[in-house]
Amino acid sequence: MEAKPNIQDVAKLADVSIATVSRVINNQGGVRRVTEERILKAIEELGYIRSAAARTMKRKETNTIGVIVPDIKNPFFPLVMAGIEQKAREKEFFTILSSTNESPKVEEEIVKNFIERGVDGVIITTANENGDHLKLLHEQGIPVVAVDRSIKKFEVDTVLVDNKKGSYQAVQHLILQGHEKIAIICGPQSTTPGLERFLGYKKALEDYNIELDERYVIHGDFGEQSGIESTKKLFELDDQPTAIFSSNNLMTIGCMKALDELNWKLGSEVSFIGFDEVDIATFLNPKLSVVARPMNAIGEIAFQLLHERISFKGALPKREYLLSPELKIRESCRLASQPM
Amino acid sequence: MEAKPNIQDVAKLADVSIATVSRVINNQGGVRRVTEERILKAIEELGYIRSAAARTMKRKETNTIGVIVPDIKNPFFPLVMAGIEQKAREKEFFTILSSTNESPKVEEEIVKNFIERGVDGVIITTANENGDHLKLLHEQGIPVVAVDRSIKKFEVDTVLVDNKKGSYQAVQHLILQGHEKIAIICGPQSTTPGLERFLGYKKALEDYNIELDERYVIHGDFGEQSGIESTKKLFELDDQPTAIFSSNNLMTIGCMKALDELNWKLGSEVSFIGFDEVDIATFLNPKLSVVARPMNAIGEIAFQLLHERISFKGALPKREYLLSPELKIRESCRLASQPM
DNA sequence: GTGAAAGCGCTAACAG
DNA sequence: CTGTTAGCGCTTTCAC
Repeated sequence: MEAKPNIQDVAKLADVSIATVSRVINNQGGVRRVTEERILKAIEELGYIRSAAARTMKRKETNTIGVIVPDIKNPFFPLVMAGIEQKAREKEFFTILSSTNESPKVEEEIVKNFIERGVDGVIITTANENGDHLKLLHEQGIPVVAVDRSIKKFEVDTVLVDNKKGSYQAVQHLILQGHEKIAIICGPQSTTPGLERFLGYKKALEDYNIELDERYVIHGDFGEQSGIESTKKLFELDDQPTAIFSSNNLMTIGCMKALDELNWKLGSEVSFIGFDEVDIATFLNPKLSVVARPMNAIGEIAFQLLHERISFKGALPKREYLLSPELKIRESCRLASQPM
Repeated sequence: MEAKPNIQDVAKLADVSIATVSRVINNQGGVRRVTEERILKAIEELGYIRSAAARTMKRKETNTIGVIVPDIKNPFFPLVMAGIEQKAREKEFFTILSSTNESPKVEEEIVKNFIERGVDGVIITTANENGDHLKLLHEQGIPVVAVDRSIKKFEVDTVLVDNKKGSYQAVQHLILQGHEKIAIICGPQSTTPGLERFLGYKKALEDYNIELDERYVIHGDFGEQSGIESTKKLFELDDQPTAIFSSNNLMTIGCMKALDELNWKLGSEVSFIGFDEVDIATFLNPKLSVVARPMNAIGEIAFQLLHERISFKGALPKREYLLSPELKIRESCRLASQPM
């Protein structure tokens, strides 16, 4: 376990100067074939690997982007992440990922750490859309792309899914099936997705002249547990809804667990649509209808935008991608009039 | 968007030397109260953040660990990752994550990159248990902890789940229900989990004097698609098995999809147990029995082991944790004799 | 308590 | 083609 070899050691062994070694390890050309081979051999022999730290100090760039997500356990994010990584690897960029557990405080630490490490850019689904804690990034001129949740305080490129449209379509579908008592399990109204999905719900009801009934609007927190609790509240209502719209994947799962526990019959007694695809959707009976998002594409586009900013340096206008979600009709929405 | 401030700028503004600034940002004490406050104010004003690169060059440590997983889309890994991150944060360590897509080549790149960046240690579920490509880590004396899959070439701390025991128990349960025609959908036999889960299956059959029937041993690759295909092969057999054991979560999902498509009735026509918990388990009818692993604990222990190595530096013996999986009996295994 | 100065390992100008 | 050299921003002796 000898000391790590450095460029000096390589130069000495290959009997050249460190400048020549540097040329070789950076593929800059202009080195005689034999010399290069001698150096390569020395590198191999020593097991030399260049220090990113030293390199970064000179170059002021790391070829690394940071990705910040609120909850790595939510399957949505690994899928987005996969899209990001794939594109990043193509451009020879490296990705580092951290999860905030929805804590703005942790998020701030992570941001600071990313800056310390000199990331060239960051892709973030923030735990605090206000964005105060991102001031640092902005000050340092580090490009940021917001995914899934926008950032109020600063102008940053954004890739969102049309949440409002998605939930509108879902609720519209329910209405066209004859439902009027349609409940929504909301996400936090302080987040873009939480708010917009509620707005889509509201708009659909308005367009079809159905009065919004506050009892049918339950506030969850995007977690599985709150899906369970929300569903129970709905069940306990004197005037139960005939359909439920859940604002995200985890709450959908919670909702299904509650339905099962309460013996509230999916499809026949209560129709359902959820935002976001879930693994369980096609295994339930009836199969779940959902609003699906193109996770992989979201990640790819996010990296694309970020990469353009990193490369161009110059002023680019703020770009905003709005991807369309897809309503997947399966079996969990029955005609309201249908006999039970 | 001015240039990033450095320690010089801070020193100048606070009218002290850079040495004093350094003392303050590292909380080394020995600085007069007023001086310190002046410096802190300057830091605040400038929005100064110290460069990790420069720091690393001196200190030779990064307080960062690298985590390498084969497939971030497999829900097992985010869960393990969550355990790692949690413990790491407690010790003020930072975590960087990369996914190899099961490619040893990509894995090697990642390893090299991690070394370049000077990670203090790495936690890895390798795509190639042989471990040749980890030679570099070994040479540089960087501590490694293997998770879920061991590494042949070098002695490294390892945290595994007792795969053999888990699958033994699963198959035993099937046998005790009266099944004799028990099929297994294997994972790659080149991986520890793939092999051991097969060995547990084999052992159980032996112990109960059931001859192993090659037709019932199907080779999958741990992916969902191969779960589908394997199940179809089983279905097409003249002498269909009465029970199936699936070696991992994704293949379980594939298997369920195939069962549904083939209209092969789970529970009544064919019993089932899968290795690893899956979201869909409790939503299927009948509910799926599974062998569950403690993902969060795996991550926590892995970090623990790694951290000890990083701190102690001295020689520690190779440690090997073997966690017990838990057989969760639900409803997908019926008595073989039971009328259909 | 504080400052001056010596590098850490590398890249990039400049010289030859 | 190849070598010399000046930093990059920081930590850490060693003085004072």
